[in-house]
Amino acid sequence: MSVDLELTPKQKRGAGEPCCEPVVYPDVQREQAVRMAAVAKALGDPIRLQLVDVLRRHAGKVCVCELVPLFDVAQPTLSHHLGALRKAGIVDSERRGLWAYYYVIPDALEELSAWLS
Amino acid sequence: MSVDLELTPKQKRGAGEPCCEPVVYPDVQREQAVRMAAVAKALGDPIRLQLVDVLRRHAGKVCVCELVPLFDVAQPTLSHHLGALRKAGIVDSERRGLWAYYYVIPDALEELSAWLS
DNA sequence: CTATTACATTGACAAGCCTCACTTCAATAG
DNA sequence: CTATTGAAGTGAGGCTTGTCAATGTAATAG
Repeated sequence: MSVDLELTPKQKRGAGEPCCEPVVYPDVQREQAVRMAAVAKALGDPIRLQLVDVLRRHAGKVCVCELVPLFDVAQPTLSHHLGALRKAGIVDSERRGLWAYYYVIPDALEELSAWLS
Repeated sequence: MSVDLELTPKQKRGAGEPCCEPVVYPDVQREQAVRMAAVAKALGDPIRLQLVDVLRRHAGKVCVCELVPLFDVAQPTLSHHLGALRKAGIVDSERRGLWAYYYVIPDALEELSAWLS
């Protein structure tokens, strides 16, 4: 579990002095981090992550009532999770008559995916 | 914001019958989803995401005291976030004397990254 | 030893989240 | 029309988070 590190030695400072020279890596991506964190947060639940997984392969082919039996939660809870994914801009839905068809918005995961690579 | 969907038409069922034939995509990856969701959850905060970003490029070169001024939170809060990342298995730390050096655990993000691609 | 720095931990509080029971709305079957 | 079903919304519970102030621990400088 250990990793070979090139440690940069530090020295203790006198009274009142700051700890060390900050390795300033400024908020080159403050807003980017906020966007990606919001997506990651939405994926931070097993049910929502599996929902996205199913929807990526079945866009437009599944209605919510087909998703319910896949999980051990009640329908309102699933609806809540789908709402969270929609709010995060990861999925959207289209209503046809009685049924609502969910699909993953293309490119919604791209920024996070690129950063992780 | 719309997507061309191939909708599979549904029909309403009679009383007592289930809504539709479930497109069974069973928990081929129940535990996998739990693992990936835990990682995503840990990244679901802008500060933690930026921490990982900095640590990926500065493994072993930054102590905590250098990280604190990069964010608008107090030191205990940052310590808390680092603890959350460590608990999620994304980072680990090595202590040398007075300083703690954090680094991203290799492959910690790989499963999630692969799934997102 | 004493003072100071670096970091972790604890406790407390507000805010947010997950879940369900209940309600509301739309649409179809009969 | 009425009854029934799929789906979304609302509200309340209980748990988890994010944050800070205060405290604790370890190590170093003098």
